[in-house]
Amino acid sequence: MPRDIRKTATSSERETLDEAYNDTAVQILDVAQALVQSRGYNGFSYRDIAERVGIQTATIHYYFTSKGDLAAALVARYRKRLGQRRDALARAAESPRHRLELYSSLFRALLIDNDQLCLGAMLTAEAASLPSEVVRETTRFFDDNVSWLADVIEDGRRSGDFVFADSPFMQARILFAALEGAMLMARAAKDVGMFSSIAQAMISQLQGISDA
Amino acid sequence: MPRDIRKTATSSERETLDEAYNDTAVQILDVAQALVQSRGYNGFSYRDIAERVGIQTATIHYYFTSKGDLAAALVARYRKRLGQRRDALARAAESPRHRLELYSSLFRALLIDNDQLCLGAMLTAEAASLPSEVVRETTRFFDDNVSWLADVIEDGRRSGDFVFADSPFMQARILFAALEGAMLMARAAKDVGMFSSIAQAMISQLQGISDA
DNA sequence: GGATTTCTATCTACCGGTAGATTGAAACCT
DNA sequence: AGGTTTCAATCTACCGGTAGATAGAAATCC
Repeated sequence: MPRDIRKTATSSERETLDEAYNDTAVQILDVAQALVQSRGYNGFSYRDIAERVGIQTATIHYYFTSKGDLAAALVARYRKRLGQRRDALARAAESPRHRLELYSSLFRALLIDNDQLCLGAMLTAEAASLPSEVVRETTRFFDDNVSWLADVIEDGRRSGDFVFADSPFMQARILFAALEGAMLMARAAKDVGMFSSIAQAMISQLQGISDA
Repeated sequence: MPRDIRKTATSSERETLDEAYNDTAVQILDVAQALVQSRGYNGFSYRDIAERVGIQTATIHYYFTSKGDLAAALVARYRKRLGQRRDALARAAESPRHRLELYSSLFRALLIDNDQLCLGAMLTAEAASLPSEVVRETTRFFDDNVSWLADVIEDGRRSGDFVFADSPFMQARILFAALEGAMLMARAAKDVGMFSSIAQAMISQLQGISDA
């Protein structure tokens, strides 16, 4: 049983993110996440993970008692990690618009790297066959993102960069919905440009209709 | 083997849609579709279908040789059916805006009735573990919808109802992406209002920024 | 410091259950 | 009677999960 898992030696970003996991556990999480994002929760087995990591399926159970546990750990980590990236990118960008562009490029990178979708979108689609614990964590993930976007958008309005009707929160929901939907469409069309152009147009629209 | 399947006695809408299927086959398709839209392709089994329809799993194989065949038939029917509904609603609505509202209410109905997502979105998410035949049909489904939306939006621009930058096609992609994403978010939030408000805002935005 | 004990991480072997699929016979229809 | 449809029985492959053993590192004892 995984009583009190301690880390051995991980580096840089991982250091702070996966502090509670040792190297094997991290590898399991990495592989599992890639599998969920490309095939969905019900689209892979413990065997798939074991083969890729080079361990036996029983070893996975040592770290994550059930598949639901594994999924829950996955979303928790994803949420945390994306939060850190949002913070980093907020510091790096000089304008609200630039912040939104960098943010959308996080999602674009998923598509480009491995034809993957957002973990949250994937698990929400399969919500009906998932442990409620996973579903709850997924909902929090959406809330996180919309809140952050609403803040950025409100900043943009204050600074005069953005002009729009409705509330910043509503605009945030709209933008996030469009990004998630655009990822689906880009995967269906096998064309990352589909995502990029939609993302760009959405951000442009925030600045008012006059400019293209 | 299902050589030449003929219908026995179906009614109204089904008559034209499922002309190639008899009653059992239609029931299989209906149940399977509901299952895909709530749990995903990999989230249900032949047993699930058989139990609900009241038949044996072997009977499903009689009509659809493989699970992939079943899924392909599902998307083909979905595509056809949604096409008919779009046509019907285009005749019923007096304005482009109204047409878009009725169109979005088709998706809202899915959420309300059974917490279901769009079949196309579901299958696209799981694309990596699906027969290529199914993926192809799903791509066509997206194209159908975007084309139709682009036509409606262009009509709206011509009549002066809509004002926007970019092309009608781009606006159609944006709107469709937002609708698909909004369905995901609404399911995650367990709040159909989340979908409705996003849909409404998207349609309003087409009319220019001045009005809320 | 050396022997003993405990703990960590992993393995092999296996569990009951279920997946999609096949076959061949029975039932049904007309 | 002959085609159509359904079923019961069965298959092979795999699912997630568990049991028990083991090697090696760490902690404890004397």
